[in-house]
Amino acid sequence: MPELPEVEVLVRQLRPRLIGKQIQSIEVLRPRSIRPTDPDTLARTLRRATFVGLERRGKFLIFTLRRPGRRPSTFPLVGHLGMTGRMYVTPAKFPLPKHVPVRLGLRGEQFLFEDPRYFGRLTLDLGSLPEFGPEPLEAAFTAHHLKTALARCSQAIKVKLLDQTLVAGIGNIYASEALFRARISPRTPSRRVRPAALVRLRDSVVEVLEEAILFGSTLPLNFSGSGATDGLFYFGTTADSGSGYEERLRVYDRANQPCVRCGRTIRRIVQAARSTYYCPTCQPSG
DNA sequence: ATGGCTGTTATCCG
DNA sequence: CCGGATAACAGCCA
Repeated sequence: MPELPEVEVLVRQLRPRLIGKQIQSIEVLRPRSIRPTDPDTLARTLRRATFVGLERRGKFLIFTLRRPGRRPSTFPLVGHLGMTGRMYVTPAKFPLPKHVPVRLGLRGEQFLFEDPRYFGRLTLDLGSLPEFGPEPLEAAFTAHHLKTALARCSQAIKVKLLDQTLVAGIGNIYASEALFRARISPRTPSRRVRPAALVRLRDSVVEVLEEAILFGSTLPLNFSGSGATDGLFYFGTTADSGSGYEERLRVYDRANQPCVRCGRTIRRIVQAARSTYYCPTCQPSG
């Protein structure tokens, strides 16, 4: 569920369920998922620690824990969901799902990190945090920043949007969506994107992410189960309104369907081994 | 059922 | 350094 909006919604859901809770037990079922921390170190460090904070940085989750009587009293735990990671709190007796790299026992509850593809991570190692560009929903993310950062970059703008050092948190879906709204061809070399288009791009990125967070916030997400609303809200539909998320995505996964703006056919291309969707008419190359 | 697709990103090449 | 390809892994869909 990994782009910025999904992580933001998760963090908001998790915060009230974790803050103040003490970790009683630690089980690492999949050591690779906590690398480079080793299971013994994780267990020693987390036992009897209490969650005191949770923040999002790009697509990363930064948990803060406190251990009284030890120094430093407060320390971070870094999480990333990869492609299929989920995190949730359930009653302690909840049956353990199939792919759970880490289980943290709380009092009467458990915190589960489930991750079928094991691309995600939960680690004590801060070196796992990459260099980050500005947060797209904060003031530092401006058209001017894009202009400066892209001035000498020949890489296609779609590919560059996935670069977390340019701006933190955009993934494959919202990259296509933002470019569609800004009417910029995904193939445009970054340095060739006009200043006016960069202004539209900045605005489109903010809009797309904010709308997604807003939408995700309205969903009764069931993080402890499976199904359309289990936290993967890209394609889920709201039970009541009938306004599904699919309708909110204007180009992503819509190859060969009519463009919602002009009616011509949406195309799928592959850039840097990832699918890109766009409307050749609304997002012309020239 | 086999093969091709998938939300991420580290790492290894040229 | 830059950019492209691949690997890490499992599930789902046609």
